[in-house]
Amino acid sequence: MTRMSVAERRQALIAAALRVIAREGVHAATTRAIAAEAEMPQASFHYAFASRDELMREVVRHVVEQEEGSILPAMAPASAPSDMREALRSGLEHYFAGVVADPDHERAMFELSQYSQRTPGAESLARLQYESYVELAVSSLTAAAELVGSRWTRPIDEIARLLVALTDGLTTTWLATRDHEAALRFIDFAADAVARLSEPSAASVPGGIRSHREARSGA
Amino acid sequence: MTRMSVAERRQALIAAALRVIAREGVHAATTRAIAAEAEMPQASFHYAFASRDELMREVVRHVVEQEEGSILPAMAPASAPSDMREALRSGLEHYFAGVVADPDHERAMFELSQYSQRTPGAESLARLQYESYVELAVSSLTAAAELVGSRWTRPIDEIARLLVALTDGLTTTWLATRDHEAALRFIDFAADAVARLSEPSAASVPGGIRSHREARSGA
DNA sequence: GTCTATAATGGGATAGAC
DNA sequence: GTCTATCCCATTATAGAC
Repeated sequence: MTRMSVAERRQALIAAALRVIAREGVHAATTRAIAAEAEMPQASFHYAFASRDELMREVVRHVVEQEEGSILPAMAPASAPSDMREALRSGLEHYFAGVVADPDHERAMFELSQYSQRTPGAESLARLQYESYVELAVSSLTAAAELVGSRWTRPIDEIARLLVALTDGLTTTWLATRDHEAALRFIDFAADAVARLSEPSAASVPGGIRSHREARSGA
Repeated sequence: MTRMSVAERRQALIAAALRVIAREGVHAATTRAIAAEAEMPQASFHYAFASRDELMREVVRHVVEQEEGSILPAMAPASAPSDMREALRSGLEHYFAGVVADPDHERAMFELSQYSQRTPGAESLARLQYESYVELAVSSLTAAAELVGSRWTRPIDEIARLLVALTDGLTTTWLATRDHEAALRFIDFAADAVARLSEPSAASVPGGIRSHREARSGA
């Protein structure tokens, strides 16, 4: 363990903390447990971080950067989807497969968000976490529109926020119930609903196909 | 404090625990803090409950029963809604107003759900909590259908689970971001999407959406 | 600089006086 | 039966040896 820079130690501890949180929850992520996970003496913890709170803040910042870094080919499946509904369904199924493959990771994300919300001065981190989800959703939605030759009938940012709330509901519900059937039905439902906010981008736009929003505001 | 039955003490401690959890979170709900909130000596805690874990289980059971007991006139606003989309929007807005009025309570519900999921042997409580939400959604959806004279085109239980996931996503997202605009847009979106799973129940009209026959068959 | 050893705090649970 | 006083453990953080 000798000769390890402070920066390296910090990274190692952050990674270890994330593993402990995923495995046993935020409340079990004590400085002892984290240091043990990183195979360091407990005292090394305070050599790298001033306090447990400082580490936790860095863990949240780390997952945000991680999310931003993941390009997420969620909306671009190998087999080119025929229409937007299919593209969204495929993307959501891809996302959901990731949740099922590593439920602990998703739970950790929620716990960290809650931790931020509860910690005075860290509320902005919870917002930041969501903004990174929104950015990711914007990318995916943009890619999907290009892929199937559609355009969105509402500001992309607004639709992205809807999508984030939808995946959030999908995830929390499945984590609590583990009901796969219900999750797949929700994906179908969500894909269909979001797809209605798009329309063919090519020249011809039939007058009869107006989005519900335009129909409403025009009424 | 003298002459208080064990049952009464338990109820008082459960109520106090719920207040502490809402105000400061599950991690702050220590036996000391709870007893202080209930204005009892700390030792009285163990006179009523064998352990902190036993209390927590009872707290979860209590909120489930509480949810089940609330009749929730969410889907029956004073002014009769014209159609299902309006009825759902109104109901969701009513629900959301409740969240905004007491965010701490909603956060407490999520934290308790997570606590159950993390506690070995208590996973079933998390499921129970969700089942009570589903039951509530079934009631609301049934009432709404009767109110506007529609019927659901999918099993009511399935639609209820969709609705629960939608409100879940709405709530978690708003709690993290406090973005009211986005929440209202989501409500609009969700109401529209769910309303599509219903159809007029009186007159079956092939293909079309509106019928000349306004008259509901005398029921 | 790195670790062992320990101080200081706060927690759950209980013994024993009344 | 009820509460005071206390035990014992786990935790964060640090002091001091090497």
